[in-house]
Amino acid sequence: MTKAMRVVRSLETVYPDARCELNFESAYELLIATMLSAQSTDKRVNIVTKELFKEYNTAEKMVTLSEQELIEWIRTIGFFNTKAKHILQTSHILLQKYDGQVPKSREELVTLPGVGRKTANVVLSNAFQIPAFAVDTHVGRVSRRLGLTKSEDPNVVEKDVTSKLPKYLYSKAHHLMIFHGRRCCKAQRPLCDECVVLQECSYYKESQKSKNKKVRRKDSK
DNA sequence: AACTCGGGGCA
DNA sequence: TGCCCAGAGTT
Repeated sequence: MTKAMRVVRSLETVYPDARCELNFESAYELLIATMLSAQSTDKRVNIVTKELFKEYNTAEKMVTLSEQELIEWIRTIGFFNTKAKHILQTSHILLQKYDGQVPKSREELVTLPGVGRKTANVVLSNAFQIPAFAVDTHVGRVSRRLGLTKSEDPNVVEKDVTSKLPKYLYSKAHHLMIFHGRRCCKAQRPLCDECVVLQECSYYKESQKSKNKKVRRKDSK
């Protein structure tokens, strides 16, 4: 049993319902919702997509919207200008190259405008049940504090953590670390008193060691 | 590696 | 007011 597996087992007891919090009913809906969620919150994305997907829940329907019309739909979400453009471009490509379907490989997904490493992995694991470990700011920070990686590069973090996990735990580990990062292992003022993986945490050990010195700010930005 | 895009929520 | 939010693209 690796350290990463022990972490998953412990976090599971605290966040038994950890899961993707975006509302979706198809791979296309999840793809669009995930694109919208970048640097935003799932709660706000769900408010927008609840209405948007009633009319525009496929690539074919989405491209009937003009860029300005789509911007009006998503105006309450940050980066709406770029996101509207990317959503329409991606929808056109889906129609031209993939018969309107969402491709099921990371290589194909990341070629779509507005789809990066993280979005691709979220779609693969949550829409297609393909093992994938998506690294966002929370997952990266939690992984580094626990000592599962030392890298700031999300690609390296992904490699380091997945090398210590069986594939069937990739998605679960991803969701558990996000929940933990948001509710306990926060960027500022982490709630170490309430943490169930404190024994595994190199960040905590360091902060104890240098209690009278300046606490490391590397992961507190 | 370091920018830029960006409105809304919250202290 | 200032800081943060389940990132991606460009230089």
